Amino acid sequence: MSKEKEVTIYDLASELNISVATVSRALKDDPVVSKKTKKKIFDLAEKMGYRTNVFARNLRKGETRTIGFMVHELNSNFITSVLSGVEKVATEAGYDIIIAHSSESYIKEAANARNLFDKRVDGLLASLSFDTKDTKHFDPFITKGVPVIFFDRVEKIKDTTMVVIDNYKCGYEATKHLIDQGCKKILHVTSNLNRNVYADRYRGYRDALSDNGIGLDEKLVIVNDLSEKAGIASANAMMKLKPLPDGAFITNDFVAAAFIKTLKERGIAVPDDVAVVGFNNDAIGHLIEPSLSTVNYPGNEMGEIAARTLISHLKGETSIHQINTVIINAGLIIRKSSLKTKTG
Amino acid sequence: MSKEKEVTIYDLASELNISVATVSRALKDDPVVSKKTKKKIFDLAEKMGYRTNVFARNLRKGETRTIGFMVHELNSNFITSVLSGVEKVATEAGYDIIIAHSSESYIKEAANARNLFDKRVDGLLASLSFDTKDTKHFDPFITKGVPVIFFDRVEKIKDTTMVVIDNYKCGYEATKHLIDQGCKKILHVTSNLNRNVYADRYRGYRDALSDNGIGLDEKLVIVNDLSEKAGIASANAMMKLKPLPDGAFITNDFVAAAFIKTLKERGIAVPDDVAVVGFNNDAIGHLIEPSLSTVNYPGNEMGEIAARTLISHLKGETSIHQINTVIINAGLIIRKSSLKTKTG
DNA sequence: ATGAAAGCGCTAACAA
DNA sequence: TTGTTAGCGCTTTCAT
Repeated sequence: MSKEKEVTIYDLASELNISVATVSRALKDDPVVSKKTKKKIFDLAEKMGYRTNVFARNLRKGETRTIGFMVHELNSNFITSVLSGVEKVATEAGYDIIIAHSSESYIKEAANARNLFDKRVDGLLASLSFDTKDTKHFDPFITKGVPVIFFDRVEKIKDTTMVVIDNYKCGYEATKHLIDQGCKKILHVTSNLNRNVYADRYRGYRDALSDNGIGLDEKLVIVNDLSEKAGIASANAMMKLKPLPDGAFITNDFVAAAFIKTLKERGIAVPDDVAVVGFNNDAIGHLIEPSLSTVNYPGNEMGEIAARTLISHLKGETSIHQINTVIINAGLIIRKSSLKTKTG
Repeated sequence: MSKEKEVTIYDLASELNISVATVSRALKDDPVVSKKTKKKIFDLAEKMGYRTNVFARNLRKGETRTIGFMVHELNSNFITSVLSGVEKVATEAGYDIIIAHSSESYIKEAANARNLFDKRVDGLLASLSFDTKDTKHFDPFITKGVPVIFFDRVEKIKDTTMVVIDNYKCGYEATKHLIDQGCKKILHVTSNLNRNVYADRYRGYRDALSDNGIGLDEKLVIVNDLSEKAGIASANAMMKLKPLPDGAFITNDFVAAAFIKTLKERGIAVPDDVAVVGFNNDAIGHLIEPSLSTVNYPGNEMGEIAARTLISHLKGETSIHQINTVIINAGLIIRKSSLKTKTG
């Protein structure tokens, strides 16, 4: 609206009767400029309300100081803690974040990738959506040498780093814990098994069973989305099984909460009839009853580490080409929903 | 890294032996360019992998197609639904979002404002932090004619639009509902009363009481932050009051959940000893026991409307100078935590 | 330690 | 309908 002219380095230069080159150098604290001139320039800049024009700089330098953040949704606790971690690190380092979410759609994810590529982000942090199988849409980044780091839901691509937890181990631990509690028939409620996170947890579940002499029963594996509805449906589906399972490993706390609530409404005792372990360590876990045993998945840390790794690469301090995978600590938190008080 | 030259409109122009002006016009679908030339240009652009250079355009046009999103935190369900709504609308309209969070600090909020101003966002969406009293840091935006829209936690500034719910009415309704349930001594757990949202709800609470012949007792008003700890502390504080309150209006579902849990652990029955109404309609509300009566606060919608209003202003379709305040529908949702089964 | 000047890629006023 | 050209504000090479 208002037509106030922006102050440029030319204004500063002519005001002080020096060249723009000197002003430009002074402004980025180039040691070659004398202390005196620098001071004059800084003072005047302050006084005239000078603000560097980011576009001119970017145009000239060909870097954007922006990183892309691609996720499936923004509505989960986990993802927003990741974002919060990323935002913190990025801001400190002077990077902006452009966010794009795909609503779990491959088409949208590809469109977002294209958009972020066009926006020339300096780097990309991404967690894949459900139905993303091929990763062609990341090729332009790889080809052009724009660093890509996957987190949580990942896919191994050449020249790409992943930040993950050991989902296999966590799945194994959760299942083993239920077995230790005396469970013999353990339900597994999870999501799209094409995605590494769910596939790995499933493998952990399966191996824990077989290592303990329990056969795998495909009917006990329920694949669904991560909604409240899914939790209710899974509980209802379970009620139809004879004999009733005595344990459940559910790969999402929110789903687990709905699951438990439904069971309780239908007269099933948790943990005594069915012991339950969730996944993520959402705040909801200790507010429901019984408090939810779960796997701690530190989103904030994951975000910080992913961002730090990316930015450190961008600054040339370390290279992500040396780093294949970063594994973040995660592990079982035992609360009441899985602790049987009487032995089956 | 890789030194592949980017394709520019000059490349396209010289390849086709036409001028850059024509290419530029064609690319933005200017009707003045003939269909034929347009087609040639689009095809070649596709073939050569042309991507428009956003910085050159921004530098030239002086607009950034970016909007700033300033909030206190990213860790609440409510805020992330707002963000999700904003992101949706903004993406559709071709705008990017830069996010900045202040961790409830005025200092950081001011720094963020400065940063977003320097980044030359085309517009700003903001929700204030706790200890923000003056709003000087928004002056540069106002002066320069950059539109600012406040949502949720707002402050009236000239030339600024607010998107809010009727917090007074909601506070009144929630309290009245408790009174209708027979409550005579109603606790109010809330947060910083300098912020409009809490102040207005508090006024609603107060007026509902006095309209129904109940005196205001300052000891029944607990001001705290919005943490789980706050919920526990409030419950414990309440336990010391003699006689015990028989109702509680808590301005945050998360806090209410922790509050209820603590009461139950200490042998107080909800709703029969103490009826509880929360605020926000977080998903947690129907997963806890008893399910939580609350005030529906539709974050997604608020985000969409705020973003739509801003963008429509930026496009010159409508002006925010005509709009002072947008009030979003919100209202009581009655579940079990507030429904007394026996009459006191 | 400082200056002159080219050019990053695009848009738009003006001309044809 | 198309072309020419002057900048937008900055960084950087080459000179001084």
